Amino acid sequence: MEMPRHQPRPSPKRGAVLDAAQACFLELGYAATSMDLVAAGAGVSKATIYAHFVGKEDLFSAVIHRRCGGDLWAAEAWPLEGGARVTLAAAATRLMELMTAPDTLGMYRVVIAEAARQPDLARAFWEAGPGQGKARLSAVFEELSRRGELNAPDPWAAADQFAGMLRAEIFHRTLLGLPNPEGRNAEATIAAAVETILRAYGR
Amino acid sequence: MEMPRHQPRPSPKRGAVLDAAQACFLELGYAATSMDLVAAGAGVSKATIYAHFVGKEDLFSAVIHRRCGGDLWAAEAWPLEGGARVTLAAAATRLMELMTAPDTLGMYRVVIAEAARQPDLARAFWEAGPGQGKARLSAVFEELSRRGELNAPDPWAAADQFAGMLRAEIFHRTLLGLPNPEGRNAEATIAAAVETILRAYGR
DNA sequence: GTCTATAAAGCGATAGAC
DNA sequence: GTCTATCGCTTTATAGAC
Repeated sequence: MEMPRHQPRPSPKRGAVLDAAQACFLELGYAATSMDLVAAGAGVSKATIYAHFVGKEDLFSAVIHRRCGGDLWAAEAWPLEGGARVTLAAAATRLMELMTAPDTLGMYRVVIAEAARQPDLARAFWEAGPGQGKARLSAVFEELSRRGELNAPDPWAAADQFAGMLRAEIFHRTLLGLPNPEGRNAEATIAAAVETILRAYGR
Repeated sequence: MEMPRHQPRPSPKRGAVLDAAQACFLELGYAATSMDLVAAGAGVSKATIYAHFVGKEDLFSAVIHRRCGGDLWAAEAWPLEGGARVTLAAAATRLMELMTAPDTLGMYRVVIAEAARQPDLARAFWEAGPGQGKARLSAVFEELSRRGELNAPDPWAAADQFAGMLRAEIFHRTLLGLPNPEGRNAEATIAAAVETILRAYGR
């Protein structure tokens, strides 16, 4: 059963508030973002914010849901032609770009921090972001198996491993604001992950 | 060069403050933790906290360093005997337990949230936590290669992939407070990761 | 709906007695 | 070192005019 959702007409001021709030929340985090800052960023008064949103939590929730409402990580077609090596490398590159985009990292940070207090936000984020990515990747493995390029009886598990190898140390260090380990980079991580998958699931 | 580190004598009140602060920070996050709350939790007055710590940031830093200072993730001997399959499975099980312990997850959440504002904490956390785990795991791969059980010319990369596969969807969903995907669990993830490593790097 | 001005509360940090 | 009491500031949220 779906809630009516109180669909608010998109007013220009409301949009400006949401834009400013998103910029603040993703860069500074929830707590460090003040309503004054959002008001200044949007070029409106604080009272205007409260005319559109119940309070700070509601504003935060609206920002996350708007950003996660659609298909955060995918929309465009994923590569499904060519051999396994080429296809996997292309998918990995795309996934890596999405994961390490500043907005995505900001979203990760703020949602992880606030997940305990607003669990529905965590779900919305996962389903719009990483969940979509995983679904696309599973489809890639399924198709490659169907075509006989790979032998992956459990496409979900194979995609999970592939995504996990991409999201390993380099990603976690980036999430923490730390530099890459010496002599390591994303390209090498992608290449190594592709080779490992091919050795484990290749024909 | 090591700093003198201003080693403070462990007074009972000081310990109580650190314990209470850790509980608050890991459960509520940095911003939502107030000095009043810590004082109440420790059964002391706020002034006592300020007698031992410069301020809130210093208290937070002390909590993180104390929790990470020792050998959060390692100390005890890691399995280095037996075949590759057994050794890897044991290491993975140990790693998974450490990663998904409530305290570890709380630490992850709070450090990720505060990393932008206190970069030295992120570094301290990484080096005492995940970094230790990675180092131990690299040593395992190195030893297995040396003994001819595996063929992993780049132990760091292999360990990175192994850890990444363990820290895949299930771990990230746990970090976000979401339940496991249907029909999936940590044991199966471990088993699958071991098999993939053996196929990719086995003799 | 939007503004200016202000209320009400919570916060980190300190003063001063003991 | 530890306490009680309080300062000064920031924050969320609201009143009331337009």
